[in-house]
Amino acid sequence: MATRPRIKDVAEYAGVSPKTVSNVINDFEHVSEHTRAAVREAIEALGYRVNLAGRQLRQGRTGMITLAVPELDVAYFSELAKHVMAAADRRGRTVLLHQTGGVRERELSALHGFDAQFTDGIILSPLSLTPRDLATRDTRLPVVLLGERQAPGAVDHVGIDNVAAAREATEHLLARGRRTIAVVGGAVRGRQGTDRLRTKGYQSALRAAHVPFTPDLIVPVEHYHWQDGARAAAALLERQPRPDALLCLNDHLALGALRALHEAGLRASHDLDVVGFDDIEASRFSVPSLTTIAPDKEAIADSAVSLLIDRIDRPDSEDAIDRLVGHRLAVRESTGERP
Amino acid sequence: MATRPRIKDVAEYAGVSPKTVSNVINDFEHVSEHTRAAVREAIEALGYRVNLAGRQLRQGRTGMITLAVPELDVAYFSELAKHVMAAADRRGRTVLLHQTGGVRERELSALHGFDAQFTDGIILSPLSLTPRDLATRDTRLPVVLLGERQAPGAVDHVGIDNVAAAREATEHLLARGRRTIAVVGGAVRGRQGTDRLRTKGYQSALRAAHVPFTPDLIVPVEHYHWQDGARAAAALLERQPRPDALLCLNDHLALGALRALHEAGLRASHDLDVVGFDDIEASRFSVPSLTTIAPDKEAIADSAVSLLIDRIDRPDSEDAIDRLVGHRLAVRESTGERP
DNA sequence: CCGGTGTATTGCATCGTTGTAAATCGTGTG
DNA sequence: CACACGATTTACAACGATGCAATACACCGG
Repeated sequence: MATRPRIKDVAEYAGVSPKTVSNVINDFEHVSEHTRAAVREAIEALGYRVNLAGRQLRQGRTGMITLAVPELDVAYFSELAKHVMAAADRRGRTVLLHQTGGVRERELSALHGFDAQFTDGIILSPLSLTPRDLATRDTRLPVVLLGERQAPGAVDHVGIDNVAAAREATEHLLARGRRTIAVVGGAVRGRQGTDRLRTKGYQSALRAAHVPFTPDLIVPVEHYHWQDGARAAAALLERQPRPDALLCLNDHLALGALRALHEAGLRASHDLDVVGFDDIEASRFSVPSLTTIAPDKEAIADSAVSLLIDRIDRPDSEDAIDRLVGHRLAVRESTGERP
Repeated sequence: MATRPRIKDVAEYAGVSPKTVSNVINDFEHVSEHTRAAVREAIEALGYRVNLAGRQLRQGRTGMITLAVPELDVAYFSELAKHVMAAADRRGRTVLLHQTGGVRERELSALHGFDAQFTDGIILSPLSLTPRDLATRDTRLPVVLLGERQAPGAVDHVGIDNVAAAREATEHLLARGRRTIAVVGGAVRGRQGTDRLRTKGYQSALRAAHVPFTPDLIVPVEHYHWQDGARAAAALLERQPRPDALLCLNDHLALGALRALHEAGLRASHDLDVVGFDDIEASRFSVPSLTTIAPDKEAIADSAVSLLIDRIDRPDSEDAIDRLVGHRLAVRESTGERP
């Protein structure tokens, strides 16, 4: 058979109507054991598979969900993706992965456009989307947001308490006697992103410890990659007075900073403390290993998937849900833990 | 409007027939400027988007292609994914990403199952698929394989010359005077995978240099992650005589090995050389930075996408194409390059 | 004024599936 | 033995888009 078999072919083979085949496929209860077996056999014999385009057209569902993240080569996102796929699998859904580059236009198209077409709902980790974008979004597509809380009350959301996490990390540095703590990737103004929230937590820890805040120590970066961390750290090491700790807002930045330390002939934890965020696999194996805030990625993935499936199954349910998941500070060699 | 507008709604708004709207959408040439403008305006006003399910049902195309890789948190694959997405974008296609876990069943389902449904073709990086699986595959879906050459002549394929690459890496180590070179992740028997091919290249370099081959130095690993590299390296460092170089079959293994060296109080390039494969971003920033085989990922992605699109556009064209792309040895600190 | 040529537009059928409602079957009851 | 009722099966239409083929229109030369 050159073309793929359709339900009609199965029906003819089994000597029943197409609708009966459909009933078998969809586990409709009133089908006699006998016909059910015959249809199963026909399906097997012809190698039939449902055509999702036809099904979607008819019933508007695909059983697939989209996960859209800025960059998959940022390890946090690829590790998260793995957990999301596992969580979806447990619930019988398939995940389509989508990369936005953090570009607003492509984040929007994930919400409205092509990319969302074959999908019952989307888990989106936005970088550039504004609250307004979300407010005017196409409400027919269920959405769960990850990361910072963009649109309270408007869209389901899952994330960690970024302010508290940054505060804990900073407290850890202060407890080790560090006083000149730079924030790599930080921001004190601009949109209320993860960077702002984490910088806030840092400031609050300083305040509580009566350590004066020096805006100069907040160093923005363009991207959250090794290179940016290495460059920012190299510049910071030139400063007088030299910072005695680097709070890096993700692990890639921190690992890049470790590299810069090495090149400057300095030793982490001895000359300078380094802390990251995300607890990516690399942070456990770098030399030295990296102290970092470890968000509970599995819980994030699990909550996001279950919230999304709830939304899909009950589209007109109550208000948006906000779910905070746990995190902890994983202390390693870069702040003095012995190997 | 509660429901999404259909072509019919646009047609009514613009005062033309649905078919005319379709003609405008698909850039059919015989449409007067006047109606074209009217239709465009109606589309804009109603916020119309084509429904891909409807379109696919009718014309059997979606404009999307699938990229299926074993694990996205192996950096080689996420970096490759990025390039594939860029290449597809340049050609007006959208990429759906899929993760197989390297499990045969899921690699098969990428070829046959749900995941393949919304897709015009698939770029697959297989781990467990057998040549037989490929021979009996559903030939209606265009496929391009990445990695080792699984099914010569049956399916399009893109990859680097793994044997030559491993030979070059080994020659580099031999030239530095290393003689007891272990292969982390290597294999001398079993399926003809990347591991076998690279081990072959290693053996051929030894032979050419008249260095005896010691099967004991070939250490298989379960996965290609840091942890496996660290564990395998730790075990190797206990051996008598201790290896004086580690050829690790991917960068994650190599970075894990660097970690093991550190924990054993040894210095890479001084006590022991370490080489990896893949040139992931981390290899440029690790301490020490990692000598590694750098495959031309952009060329791989580009070739794969263009081969696939050719296949899609001309399904019954000539025999399978095999494309080898370049690679080079990036020499860094782990084999003695000065910072 | 007619037939011819080419452009612009449209009606209709169809892709594969499933919801709705109706038809058919079998069994037990009065 | 007719009838009711539930179980099983089916006919038909519809989801949204577009290929095909037919129609409508404009303009030309003879």
